[in-house]
Amino acid sequence: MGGGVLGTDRSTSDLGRFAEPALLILVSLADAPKHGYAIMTDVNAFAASAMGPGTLYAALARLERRGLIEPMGPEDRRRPYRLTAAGSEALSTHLAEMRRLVRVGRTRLGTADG
Amino acid sequence: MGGGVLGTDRSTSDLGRFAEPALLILVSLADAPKHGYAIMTDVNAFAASAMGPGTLYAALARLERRGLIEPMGPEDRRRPYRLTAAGSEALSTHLAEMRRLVRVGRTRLGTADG
DNA sequence: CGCACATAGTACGCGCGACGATATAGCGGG
DNA sequence: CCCGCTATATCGTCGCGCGTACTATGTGCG
Repeated sequence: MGGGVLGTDRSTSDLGRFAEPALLILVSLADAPKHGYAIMTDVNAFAASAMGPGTLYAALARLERRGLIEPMGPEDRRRPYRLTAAGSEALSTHLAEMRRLVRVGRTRLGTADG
Repeated sequence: MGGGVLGTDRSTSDLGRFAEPALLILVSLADAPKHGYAIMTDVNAFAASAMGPGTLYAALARLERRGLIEPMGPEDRRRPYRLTAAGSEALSTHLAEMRRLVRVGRTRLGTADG
């Protein structure tokens, strides 16, 4: 989407912008504080879609601006971030909502066993 | 976000674009075919955040263009849509991914019991 | 020694898409 | 008769996702 100069042909079974980088970052930091690059590799490990630096660092800046994450002392070339209390609260709230939504969806699809 | 002319002040504990209208629409249609307005009221019932007409009809058009939903015969003033095979497949794929993500997140947060 | 590659972050621009607002129109109630 | 509800469409704006390119340093290799 968006991305780059080319016309982003996007295959059929794609819901559009679906990556939700902010959420993925919060999940990554829920484990332990990490710097940007580590977040990127971590996310690319547990999420299907890869997240480039443009997406990552922009999202980090927004999350910091909103007080959901905060920078720790710069360490060598790294700039580690940690979740704030507001951040982990926001994450758990959203995870709960997602969980409910997934249940509704699976029930309606008949995917849920039972 | 974006929305409107005003400066979108957005409260602190908000992950940004998080509404994912496309997903909510697919979940709504997973139950049974519905026309736009019915989708809107349905979504506003099972999702926390309300979805206005601008968001709804634009998202419907994109979903149709991508072949995830298809229009049925116009009925009175209503234009009902139903999920296509591709649509329900895409939905179930994304629900599965969300489910996995929620599990990872809850485990990392220590929210999960066990 | 120079080249490729991983690590780490910055800078930038394009355009998709979320969202509020607003227009249109039929219909039932007070 | 106008108001509010149903129902859909369209416009303008701007947030932000994302690819890409670039800087900079450390490491292994032929």
